[in-house]
Amino acid sequence: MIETTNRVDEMSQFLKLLSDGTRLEILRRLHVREHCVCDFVEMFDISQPAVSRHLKLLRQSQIILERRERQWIYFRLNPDHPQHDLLLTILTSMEPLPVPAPKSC
Amino acid sequence: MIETTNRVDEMSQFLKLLSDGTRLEILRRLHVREHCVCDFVEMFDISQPAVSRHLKLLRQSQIILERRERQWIYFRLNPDHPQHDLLLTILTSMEPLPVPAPKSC
DNA sequence: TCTTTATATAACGATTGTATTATATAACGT
DNA sequence: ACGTTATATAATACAATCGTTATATAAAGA
Repeated sequence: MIETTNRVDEMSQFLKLLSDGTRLEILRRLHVREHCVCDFVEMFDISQPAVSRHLKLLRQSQIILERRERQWIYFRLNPDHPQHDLLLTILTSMEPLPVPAPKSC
Repeated sequence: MIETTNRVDEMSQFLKLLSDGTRLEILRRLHVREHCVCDFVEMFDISQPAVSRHLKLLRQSQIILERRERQWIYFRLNPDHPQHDLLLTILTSMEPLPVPAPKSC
């Protein structure tokens, strides 16, 4: 019996992070532009702590980066993530986002 | 609040199937050649029913196809699956498999 | 027909993932 | 200093996932 190699483990871990609809939608939006937490809170029908937790998972794995500006924390994709190219392939293989929404908070 | 679109749901469902190390390793092997269930049973350190269950999930989603030959059931990748190209991109973005193992059962 | 081999299904338990509510922290504006 | 807004964390509940063992089915061979 083989033990699953690190390479496979890394990939499956990465894909697990993308395998949640909310996180995938978050990443899709971040592919377009930076967003703050509150953008996502009003975008999804889940609580603010739930959004915060999703963002934490993505941030901990370095898929996204954050910067604070005044009272907001803005997130963006991390172009230096080892799987960044694959992420873009996945994101662009979905339908493009409907409409560029104007910023609100 | 937006509801996550079908497209995102489909993709996240697909990625969920790939986000398990055992299933990813199975797909990696099927990318090389057909395998029967018993190949995987001796390959992994999990029970035969566990292997069978992973294969069922992949088959139900049409990612893999099966054919019966005598007492064996052989699985292969489904080249007509909507996400087949993406699957190949993911598989080839991992390290290639070490050694072509000889068939055993 | 009986045994063996290959595979699938059922029942169940442990672990993990994702939501909620309540509460804490940090920055801003008055 | 205080209230408001933006975000994070803790505690908890529930659902999904993945393993196991026990058992069923299907084909092969004696």
